[in-house]
Amino acid sequence: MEPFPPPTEEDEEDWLRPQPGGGAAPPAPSGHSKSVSARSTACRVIAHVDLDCFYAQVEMIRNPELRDKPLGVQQKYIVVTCNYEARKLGVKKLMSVKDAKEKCPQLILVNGEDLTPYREMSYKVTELLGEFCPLVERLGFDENFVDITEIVEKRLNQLQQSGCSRVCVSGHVYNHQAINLLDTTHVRLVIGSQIAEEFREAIYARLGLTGCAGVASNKLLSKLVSGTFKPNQQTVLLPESCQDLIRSLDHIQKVPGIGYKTTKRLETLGVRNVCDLQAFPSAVLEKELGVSIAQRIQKLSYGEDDSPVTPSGPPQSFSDEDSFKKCSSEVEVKEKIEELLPNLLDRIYKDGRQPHTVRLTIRQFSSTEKWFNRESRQCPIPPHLIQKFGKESSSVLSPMVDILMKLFRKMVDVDQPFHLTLVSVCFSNLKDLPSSKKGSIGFYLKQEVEGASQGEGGASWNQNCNRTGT
DNA sequence: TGGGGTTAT
DNA sequence: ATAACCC
Repeated sequence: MEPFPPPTEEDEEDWLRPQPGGGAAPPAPSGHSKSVSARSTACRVIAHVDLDCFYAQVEMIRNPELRDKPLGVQQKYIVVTCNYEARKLGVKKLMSVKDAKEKCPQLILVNGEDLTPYREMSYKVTELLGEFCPLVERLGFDENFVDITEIVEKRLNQLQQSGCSRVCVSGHVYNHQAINLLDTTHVRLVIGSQIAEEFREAIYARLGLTGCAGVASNKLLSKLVSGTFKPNQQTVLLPESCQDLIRSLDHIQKVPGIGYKTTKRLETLGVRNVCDLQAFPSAVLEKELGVSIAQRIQKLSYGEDDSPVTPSGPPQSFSDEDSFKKCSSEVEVKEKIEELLPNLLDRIYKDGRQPHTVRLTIRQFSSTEKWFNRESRQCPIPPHLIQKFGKESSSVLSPMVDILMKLFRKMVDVDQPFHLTLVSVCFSNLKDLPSSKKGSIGFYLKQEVEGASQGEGGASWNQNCNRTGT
């Protein structure tokens, strides 16, 4: 895509030659070999993959007739996302249905309150990335971070050994910055851009989804740069343009990790943009926000982020919620819970693990406080009930409803009037089935199966614990 | 402002 | 259990 500057005579010379020790050896004590010394300071290479208007894409795959029409996905009275046809006509994310229809009367709306199709497709994407590399971290349903440092190193060594002297960037380079082939950090990031292109090609070929990618030396920067060319494109950030990227953010809340609350507190201090935060005295910031947050966000303002890509693995919790205008009797609450539970129990059954904690969350109506007023109560699940999660059927259903109603009564005095606008049920503290008891035949069989699947490497967590039918 | 998720305190 | 963050 991007024209790549032809290497100069000097470029041909240096970096590709197999270095003494093949590049894998420990750095020589007084080594002045470029490749060897560069190896000890090798940067991380992180890819951020961000699917385009994910829910709308999934709906277009489910119903291809919607492909070329303006499409919005609706939850309650909100258009939560829409395809690019709709965006051309002025529809924005999180617009009210009323405004969206006014802007665009031809807008087609599909209901997206049931997240099942999106959740399933989302995990397919994460699994696919897991085939390339074990370090994949999910962020919501439509974003993944992948630490591709190891893949890059492997390819760099291969290139060096084959004596290949050219390498081409895939996609855009942020700021159109020129690439320096003598700079091994540049070379690593360029190889990263090729890997990101392969990710996007695989996601499109195998799942039919398009998306953006950003490649940089940490998670923060990869995420910021992935959004710079928007639908279905990718961008790599070279270190020299880091300050331009982070300072291009007009407001501090655009920095991932600086949310609503922190922004409000920073504004009180007169901090409005990234430059303000960079220049703000650390001691004052630490007293205002605490050392931990202050140091973290000030580093973020410089584009520094040493947080690792933490493999997400299987989910830590399963929840289902419903919001509504009004729910004001115990009977109604019970009905809402009975609506939510079967779906949840089914998801947990398919997962195969057993939850040990259950939580009920509610939102009580209040005209003054915006929408923040959620409360919750949780409790351990009684052991005799936990056992029943392994089996099918809904023998869990009615005892679980009873538990949840008890939690409800802990929060709300049911003898007084109440007005709920949301009910949510969450199962967490998931544990693997204790199917291997010492001394039982099952123990030895299980060991063999686990030992075999270990060797295969990669995304094994979902492959084997997916009991969809049987 | 939906219907989800995570981690830190 | 809540509060913050993310989408």
